[in-house]
Amino acid sequence: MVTEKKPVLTIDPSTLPSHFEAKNVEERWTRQWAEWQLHDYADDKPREETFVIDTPPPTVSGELHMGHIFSYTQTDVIARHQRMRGRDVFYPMGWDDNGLPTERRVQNYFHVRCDPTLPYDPGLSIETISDKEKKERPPRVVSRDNFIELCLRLTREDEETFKALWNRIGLSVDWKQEYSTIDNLCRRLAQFSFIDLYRKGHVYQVESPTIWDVEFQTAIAQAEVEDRPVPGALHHIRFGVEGSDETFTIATTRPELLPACVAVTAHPDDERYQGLFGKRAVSPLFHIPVLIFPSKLVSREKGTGILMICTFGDATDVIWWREQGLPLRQILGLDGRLMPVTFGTDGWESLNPEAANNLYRELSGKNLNAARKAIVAMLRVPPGEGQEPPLVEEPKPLEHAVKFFEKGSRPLEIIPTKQWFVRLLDKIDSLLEAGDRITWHPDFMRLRYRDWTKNLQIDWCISRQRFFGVPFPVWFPVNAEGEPDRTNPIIASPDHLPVDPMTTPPPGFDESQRNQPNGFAAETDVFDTWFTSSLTPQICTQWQLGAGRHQKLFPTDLRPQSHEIIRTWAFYTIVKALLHEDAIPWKHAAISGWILDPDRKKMSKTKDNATTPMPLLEKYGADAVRYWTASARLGVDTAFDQNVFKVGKRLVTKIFNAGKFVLSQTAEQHPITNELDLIFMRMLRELVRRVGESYDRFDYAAALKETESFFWNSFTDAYMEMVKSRARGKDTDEAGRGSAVASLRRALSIFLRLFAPVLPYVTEDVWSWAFAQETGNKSIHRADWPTEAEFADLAEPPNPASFDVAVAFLNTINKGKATAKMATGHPLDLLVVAANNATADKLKGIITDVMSGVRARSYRIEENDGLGDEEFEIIEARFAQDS
RNA sequence: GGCCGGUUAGCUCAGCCAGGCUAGAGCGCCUGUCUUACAAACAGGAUGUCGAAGGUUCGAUUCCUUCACCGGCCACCA
Repeated sequence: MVTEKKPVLTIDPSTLPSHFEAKNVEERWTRQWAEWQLHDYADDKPREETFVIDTPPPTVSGELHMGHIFSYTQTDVIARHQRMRGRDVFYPMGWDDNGLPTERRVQNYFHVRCDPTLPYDPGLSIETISDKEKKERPPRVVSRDNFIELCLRLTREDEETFKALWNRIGLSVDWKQEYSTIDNLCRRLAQFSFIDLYRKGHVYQVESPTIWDVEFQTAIAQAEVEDRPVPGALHHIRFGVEGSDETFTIATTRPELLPACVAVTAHPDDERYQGLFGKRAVSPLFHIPVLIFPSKLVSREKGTGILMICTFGDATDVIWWREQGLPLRQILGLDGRLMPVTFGTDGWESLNPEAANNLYRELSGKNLNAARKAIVAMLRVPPGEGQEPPLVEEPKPLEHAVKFFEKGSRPLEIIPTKQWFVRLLDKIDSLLEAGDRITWHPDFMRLRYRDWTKNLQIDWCISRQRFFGVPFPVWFPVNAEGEPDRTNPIIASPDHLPVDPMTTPPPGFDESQRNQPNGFAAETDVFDTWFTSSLTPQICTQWQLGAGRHQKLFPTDLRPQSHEIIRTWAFYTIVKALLHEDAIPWKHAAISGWILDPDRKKMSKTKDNATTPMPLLEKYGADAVRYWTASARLGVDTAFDQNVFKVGKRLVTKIFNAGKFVLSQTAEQHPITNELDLIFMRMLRELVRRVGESYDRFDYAAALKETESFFWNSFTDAYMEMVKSRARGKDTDEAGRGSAVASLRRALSIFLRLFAPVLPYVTEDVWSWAFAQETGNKSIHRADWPTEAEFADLAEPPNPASFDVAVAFLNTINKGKATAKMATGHPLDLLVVAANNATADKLKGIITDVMSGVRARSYRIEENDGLGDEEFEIIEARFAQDS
C-alpha cells in the first residue's frame, strides 16, 4: 500500500478555518459529492468487489422521523466503509408509494375517488382545491391510471423532501438507482412475478373463509394481523335441546353471531355433556336446531366447557366447519353490517321461523356492535311467562386479545370470499433452510424468522379489494350466459407488462367485448403491497430487463431492515427468491433496533412521540447525529438521548482542531525514526487491525468506540502532548522534528479515514486541506481503508510497552499539579521523580518527549526499587516563576 | 403457554461468546486551570452488594440452574 509519496504540503495555518461550521460544510460537500458522482455505482468491478445493498424503500406518505435517520444512517456507515475498502457499492433508494396510506392521502389531497372501470383520460387536469370547496363539491371520479398519476404527482413532492433530508444526513446513495414501487418497472416486475408463480403452480385462487377487514373492505394476509387487547364480555346463554326440556349454557364473547350458529360442541370426555352428543341443540331467539358433537379441540376449563360454533367467530370455527361439513350461515356482510336473511328458507332452518324473522328484522343492517347490544337486550327477555331469560347472568367484563389489521381500527372478521393465494404451507422446510443460509445480524433475529415460518397457518393471500395498487394481469372469459368463468383465467403475456386489465382487453379480444356474453371480464383485485415490495432485490437488479445486471448483482449482499417487519418484508422477500430462482435474496440481513422515547416506548409517528430530525441536525450537525446512530449496535433498541449528540459534536470539534494543529506544522517528506513515534505507530497499527475486524462483522459501533477512545486518550491527550514541542523543533534535531511531524500526519490521516464512515463531513473537510492533494484521492470517501500494510515501512520499536509507562508518568505529574492547584501546562524548572529500575529504564528512549509532555525544563530520575512497576513518586517539583 | 433480548455508577451504555489485574467509558456532579489545536477545552476527584438465589471452580459481572422484573416475538384467546 505504501507507494511513491507525492510532495508533502505545508499548510499556512492562517488559511485554515477557525471553526467547524457544520451547516456550511455539509452543504458544500453534499454539492461537491454530487458533482463528483462520488457515490455512483460504476459497474467496473467483478462481483466479489461489488457490494449490493437492498435498501428499504420508506413509505412516502408523511414525515421522516428519528427512527428513519437511525436505521438508514447505520446502513450508510456500512456502505461508506465498503466503498473505502475498494468495493463498487450499489446503494439505491426506493420509495414505497404503493398502498393504502398513499391512496388515502391522495383522495383527500386532490378530493378524488378512483373508479377502476373508467378509461384513462390523458388530458385530465386536477388542480388542488381549498378545504371549503372540498366540502361543497363531491369528489371527482377518475380512472385508475389517472389516479396513479396523481399518486406519483403528490409522492414526488414528498420524495424531494425526503431526498433533501437523506442528503443532509449524508446518505451516500446513488441517486441514479432511484425507484418507486408504483413506477412502471415495479408494476411490471410484480406482474411478471405473479405470472411466473402462476406458471410454476404456486398460485391458486379459491373461495374460502378469509381474514377480512370490514373497514377497508379487503382481504388481508396472516402477516398483517396483530393482536390488540380490547375490553369484551363473556355472555352465558342458555340453549335448549330438541325434543326435551333439557338445557345447557354456553359461554361466548360474540353473542351477535347467535343467528349464524351452526353447531354446538364440547370435549368428548366431559362428563357434564355426555348425554348431549348426537342430539340437536336449539338456539334461543332464533330456534335454530344444530348438531351437538364432541371435539377434542374444546377445553373443558374455558367458559362452560360447551360452546356454539358460528359462521365464523374465529379460526377454530372454520376448522369445525370444514371437518364436520357444517352449514354456512353468513349473516355478516363485507361492510361489517348484518345482511338480511330469512329464516325458514333453504339453509336457514328454524323451529320457529316467524319468531326468528321478527327478531332478525331488527338486527339486519346493524353493525356488529349495535347488533351485539340488540341481541343482548333480546336475550334478557324471558321467552314466556314464568320462564327464565336465555341470558343466564349479566355479561362478565373481560379483556381479551382480538385480531386487527395492523393498519385498521376495527376487529377482523372471517368471511368467505374469493381470493388469490401463494402456496406456502408445503414449503415451510425450504423456507426455514433458506433463512439459515442467510447471516443475520445479530444472529438471534434469525429466530424471529424461524418462529414465524414454523407457525404459518395460512397460505399467502395476495389479493386485495382495493383500487390503488398493482392490478392482477388477469382476465376471465365470460360465457354465453354472461357469467365470468373464474376457473379458466386468461393470464397476460410477460411481454406486455405492465398491463391494467381494467382498461386493456386480453389478447384476442376487443374492448367492446368487456363484460359481454362470450367476451371477457377483468380481475378487479390488486396485489398486496408486499407482493411488490418483496421484489426489491429483483427491482434493484432489474430482473427480466437486462439479464447481465441481475445475474451479476443477485443475490445482493445486504438487506437492512427493522425487526417488526421480519415476518412480512424479510419473509416475503425470501419467499420470492426461493420460488422464482431457488435462491436466497441476500447474504446478510442487518436488523436495526428501535428508537425508544424516554419512557422506553417505541418512537413512531402513529404513537405521536416521534421527534423530527431537522432541528437536531441544525443544532448538532449531521456528523453528531450520525455519531449517535453509529453508537448503537445492530438489533439493539436505543433510548433517544440528546447527550449522545453533544458527545458527537464534541468529537467533531476535536477532530477539526487536532487536524488544524497537525497540518499547521512545517512538513516535508521525512522518515519516522524517533522511538516514541514508532511506539505510537505500533499501537495505531493494532487499532487499525481491530477496527477493520469490527467493520468486517458490521460492528461499526465497536469500531467507532475503539477509534474514538484511542484517538482521544492516546492520541490527543497523551501522544500529541508529548510530541508537540518536538514537532515545533524545540530541543530536538531536524530528524526528531521531521519524524514527529511525519508521524502526526500519518496518524491524522489514519484517524480521519477510520472515522470517515461515521463522520463523513468533518473528515472530508480536514482531508481536503492537504491529504486530498497529497494522496491524489480528492475525497476521503474514495481513499484507501487503512490496513496494517500502511505500516510496513516502519521499524519495530525496541520498547513497545513504554507508552503506558509514559502515560502513567503524565498522570502522576498532572495529578501533582492539580493537587498543588497549578495549571497542567505550568512549566517546571526542575522535576525530581523516583521510580524502580525497570520503569525508569522503559522511559529512557523517550524521556525527552515525556518530560516535554509535563513541561519540565530539567529533571532527574532517582532509583527506588520499593516502588511498583509504572509507579512514580514526585520527590521535588519546582514550578517556574514565569509562565 | 413456548421462545428471544435486556437487567452493570444518578443517566446512556461497553465488558460476558474463549472465567482471573483494585469492574470501565461518556454524560451529569465536585475541585482546579483561559496552557500559542481545542473553555465546544484541559487536569484531577467522588460514585457500583455487576437484578436475586443456588451451583460449577482455587477464583464468577462473565459458565450452568431456578426465580423476579422490563421489552419483544410466536401461539392460545368459548
